[in-house]
Amino acid sequence: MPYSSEHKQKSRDKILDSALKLFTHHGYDNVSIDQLMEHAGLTRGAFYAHFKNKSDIYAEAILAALKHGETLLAQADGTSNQQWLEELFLTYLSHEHVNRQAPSCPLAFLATDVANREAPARKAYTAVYKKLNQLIKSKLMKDKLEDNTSFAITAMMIGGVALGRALNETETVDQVLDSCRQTAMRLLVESE
Amino acid sequence: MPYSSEHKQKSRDKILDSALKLFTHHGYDNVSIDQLMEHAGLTRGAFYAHFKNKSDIYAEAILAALKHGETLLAQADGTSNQQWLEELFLTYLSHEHVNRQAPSCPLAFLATDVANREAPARKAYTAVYKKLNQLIKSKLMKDKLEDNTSFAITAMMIGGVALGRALNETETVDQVLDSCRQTAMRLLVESE
DNA sequence: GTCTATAGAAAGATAGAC
DNA sequence: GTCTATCTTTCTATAGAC
Repeated sequence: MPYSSEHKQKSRDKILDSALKLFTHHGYDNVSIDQLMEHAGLTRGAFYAHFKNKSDIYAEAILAALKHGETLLAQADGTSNQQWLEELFLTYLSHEHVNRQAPSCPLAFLATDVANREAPARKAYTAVYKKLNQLIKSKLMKDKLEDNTSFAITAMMIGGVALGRALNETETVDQVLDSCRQTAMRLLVESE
Repeated sequence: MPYSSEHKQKSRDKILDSALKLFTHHGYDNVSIDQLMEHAGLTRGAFYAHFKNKSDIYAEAILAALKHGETLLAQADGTSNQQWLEELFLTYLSHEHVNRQAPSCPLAFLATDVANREAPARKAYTAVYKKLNQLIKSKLMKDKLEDNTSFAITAMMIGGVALGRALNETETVDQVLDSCRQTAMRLLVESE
């Protein structure tokens, strides 16, 4: 038994990490299994010992983004809800995020990519989205639980970052990100 | 001269119409030139008499969406700015739009698709975006010209529809569309 | 200008050695 | 489990007839 089961798990995790990063940055069709495995430090043939096919790992990779939600929450230690949300808006709706100098959110980077794929990928995307939305909703208010503003806020965050990547003019990207940040904060205050 | 120049123009327009529709609905990589030409009622070989390559027609097709902006404006005849905007929000952030029962907006359907493509496509996308944004901004206010809310509103519209297509749960899609519509209207009132 | 036929490249998936 | 070699399909783009 030359390969331990922990070794297999470690390989699988490496491949998944590479998949999340590459798929998020380039989209499903622009990443080949060759590239994926090379990025993970392995070769093409080994892929199929871990995943059924390309479609399969795409959904798995998106699902792997769920763990970043935990990280987000963990950073909320000493801060108030309001502070945490403002910090999130600043980080998410930033040039660093758009220009991939920070960990990228598949919700914003893959919004229309996922729409053209099968159920498993969309199911995974939905799970990640609900996690983000619920996270924001929980910080948004304590009493007005019937309010649905969190959906509009997440749509604006995702739309703003997606636009930031699609647009070709730095000045317009600035305006979009600024406006989304300001409006998100405004909605925060006004929904209190 | 068996083929008139009007005939060529007509063919080109047919191909462009097909391209806008198919690319918008399926994305760049999921549409082949074969499918494109078949949809336009022609065959593969004729394509290159009209366009340099696939990348070329993608940018052209997006640019062709500019003319729909004119149509939008034309429908603004008897209505007030406020009415026109509310009508736009209802139409844009609707299930019919998300489910492709109405003409689809490439801004929402191709947001992340375009981000992975070259400059010409992103330039075309930027032009269409600025058109929509400017249209909304012109209806939004008469005096507060320094206000930038229109960027956040368009980001929310595009993000909301993109999410509507990506998500796999009808109930969540409902919530996203509802919330975006309500919030857009709220921003309308509050920015007066 | 439009057609059919085809060249050439890319990529998903499998087979078999180690 | 991971590797290299290869089968197979798909698709962009070109060539040449009409």
